[in-house]
Amino acid sequence: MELNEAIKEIKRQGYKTTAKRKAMLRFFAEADGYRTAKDLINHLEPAYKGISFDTVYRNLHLFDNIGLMETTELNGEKHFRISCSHHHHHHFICKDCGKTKEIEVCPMDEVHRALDNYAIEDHKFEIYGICPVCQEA
Amino acid sequence: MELNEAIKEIKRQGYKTTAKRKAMLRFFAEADGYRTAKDLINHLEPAYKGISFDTVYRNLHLFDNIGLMETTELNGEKHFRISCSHHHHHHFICKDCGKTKEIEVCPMDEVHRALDNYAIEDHKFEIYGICPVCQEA
DNA sequence: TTTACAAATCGTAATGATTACGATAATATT
DNA sequence: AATATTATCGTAATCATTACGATTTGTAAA
Repeated sequence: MELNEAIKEIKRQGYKTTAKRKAMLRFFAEADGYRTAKDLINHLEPAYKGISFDTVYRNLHLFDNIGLMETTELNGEKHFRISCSHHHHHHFICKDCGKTKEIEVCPMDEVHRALDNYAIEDHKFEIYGICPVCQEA
Repeated sequence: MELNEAIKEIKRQGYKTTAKRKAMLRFFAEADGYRTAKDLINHLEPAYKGISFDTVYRNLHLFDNIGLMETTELNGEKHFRISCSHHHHHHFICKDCGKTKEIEVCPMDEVHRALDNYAIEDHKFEIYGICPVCQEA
């Protein structure tokens, strides 16, 4: 998702487009991968020293609620990334740099067939490892 | 995995087979699904009142380390279940009761083909929903 | 079956991520 | 510019998990 698209969406939904919110979204737009709340705080700290946990977490949840974010949990910490495309897909996630690569493979058709009487609500398919760039280093 | 098998493995690896450890493994063997540390503590409390967090968490990690447990993270909490069969598989997890059903579907062959230069180390494929039993209730 | 020692457990405090809150500041609309 | 609403601050509370010194207990050898 484009940074400008995300900022417009905030406004469109009646929320205020503050400098901090724009800076947060810019961080994720440039990261192009999963980042933690702490990563975000560290990034914002120089420009907005003393930024409150409340601000950071409240906005992360806001972004998530209005569909600007994808989230996952790695090692007991929530990770966030800006929503990418709108079609269904999954991710390879690099354990070193957190960057992601879209995977088109999704076996849910097959799973639905295998789970006849089960009410399937959601699923998670993630691949972890080291991306080509990090393998170099 | 059978309860007795798990207990034997503890002894085989040189760890002591205490009453608490057996009770813990029995809890998971009977649960046949994912449970939290808190679930375990609540279950043990009547018989072993005042049981220490240290004991619970240390043993959960021990069980995990020697391959008696499978773990996953749901809603920010670690969940544990006794290892089931030895062949590769994934799980449907019921959001109500935590019980699991094995899924034989695994699309990793296809993924390997799609991620040529990526060093794949691990993957997670989980399906969430409501099991047939919980749909009744 | 006692002894001895390593391992396990207890009771509790510390940690780390996240959530919550009353007071203050900033944004958008009129 | 005034006003009402929303956002942010500073900080405390919460929740799961980890850690630690003191004590107890299983195990295997005497």
